[in-house]
Amino acid sequence: MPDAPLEPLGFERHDHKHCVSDAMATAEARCADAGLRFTPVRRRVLEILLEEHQAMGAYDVLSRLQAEGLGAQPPAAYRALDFLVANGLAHRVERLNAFVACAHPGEDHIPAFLICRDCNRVAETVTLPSRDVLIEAARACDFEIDKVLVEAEGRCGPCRDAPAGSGA
Amino acid sequence: MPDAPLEPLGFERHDHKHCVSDAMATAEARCADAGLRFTPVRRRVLEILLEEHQAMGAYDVLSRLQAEGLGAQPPAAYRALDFLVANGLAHRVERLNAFVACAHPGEDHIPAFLICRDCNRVAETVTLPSRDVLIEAARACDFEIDKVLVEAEGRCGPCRDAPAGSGA
DNA sequence: TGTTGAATTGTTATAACGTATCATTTAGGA
DNA sequence: TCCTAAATGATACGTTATAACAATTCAACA
Ligand SMILES: [Zn+2]
Ligand SMILES: [Zn+2]
Ligand SMILES: [Zn+2]
Ligand SMILES: [Zn+2]
Repeated sequence: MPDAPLEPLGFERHDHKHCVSDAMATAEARCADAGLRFTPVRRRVLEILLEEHQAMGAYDVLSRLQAEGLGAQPPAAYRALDFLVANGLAHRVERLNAFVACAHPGEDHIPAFLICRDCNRVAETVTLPSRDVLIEAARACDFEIDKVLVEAEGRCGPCRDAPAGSGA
Repeated sequence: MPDAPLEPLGFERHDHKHCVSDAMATAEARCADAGLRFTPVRRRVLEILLEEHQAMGAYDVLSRLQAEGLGAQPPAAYRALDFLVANGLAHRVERLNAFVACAHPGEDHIPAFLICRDCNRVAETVTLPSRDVLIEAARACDFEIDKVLVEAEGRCGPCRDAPAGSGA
């Protein structure tokens, strides 16, 4: 978790075609390195997320897959998305029940999102922000923060001690 | 958003009956001050959240309401929960699609949650944490963090400039 | 090269979460 | 008392997500 430089994306214009192909190449390489199977559906789902360059619901992704004959039912989309999230190629944006391609694949980071409440566009910043860092990231991309949400997931003491499930 | 002292709750034993009645009294006072209508359903939903002292799904809350004849359909629960969230008496935990009574009502704060991935219990910390503060909060209640999520909601430049909706 | 076990995908069905809409009731001010 | 806005009741529906099991594909290995 390095204190990396800020690179908010998602509210800026950029060389999009280049950004898609670069990210796909990186993903390809990462999967090869890690011995992961970057199958056609998974590849295509990441590409869709990159092309849209915004958070997409699983059913939005599914429609695209269906249109291309790559899978017809919800599990196809969820499985591919889960693979991408599990392997650091995409993130789930809880606030929107949606998914977005990771803007910093390969960098070990904690995602932080700036989510526009009107257009639902999402910018990803690169590090767990202190208040100042988050505010600075928002300023840098002309984003006005209304509300911040921090959610840490893990295990409490009782659950680490006990066989899983006995705490609930 | 003051840098308030840490008070993680939710993984600790405490005088629960007292904590419920205190919180209800605080809520009562806050609603009176603000001219809000703290109706029976709203009151009871907050009480349920406080009694459970953990995050509850809207349908869990609804079952309780139904058992008590206080509302039979989903909107009854969602309306009460939305009221509590809007007025700082509860929070929505996006990660769980669930709701939890605020541990610090009246203090203007940004909620940060420690969510156990096994038992789904939730501890609320009191301030937007820098990395160190969050880690310290977790240590203080014997919570092992796997994953942190930061979500900032607001408006991007284009959406502030344009009539709402034109950005989506 | 044929076997085999694990991972992936196909398919059906259903669970869980959330909201739009409109009718009805309630509370509080003119 | 009458009027209005807020809150609630009720129906129906939309969206998001997963369980379960069958079929297929893939890579490792005998
Ligand atoms: Zn990322
Ligand atoms: Zn709170
Ligand atoms: Zn636990
Ligand atoms: Zn916007």
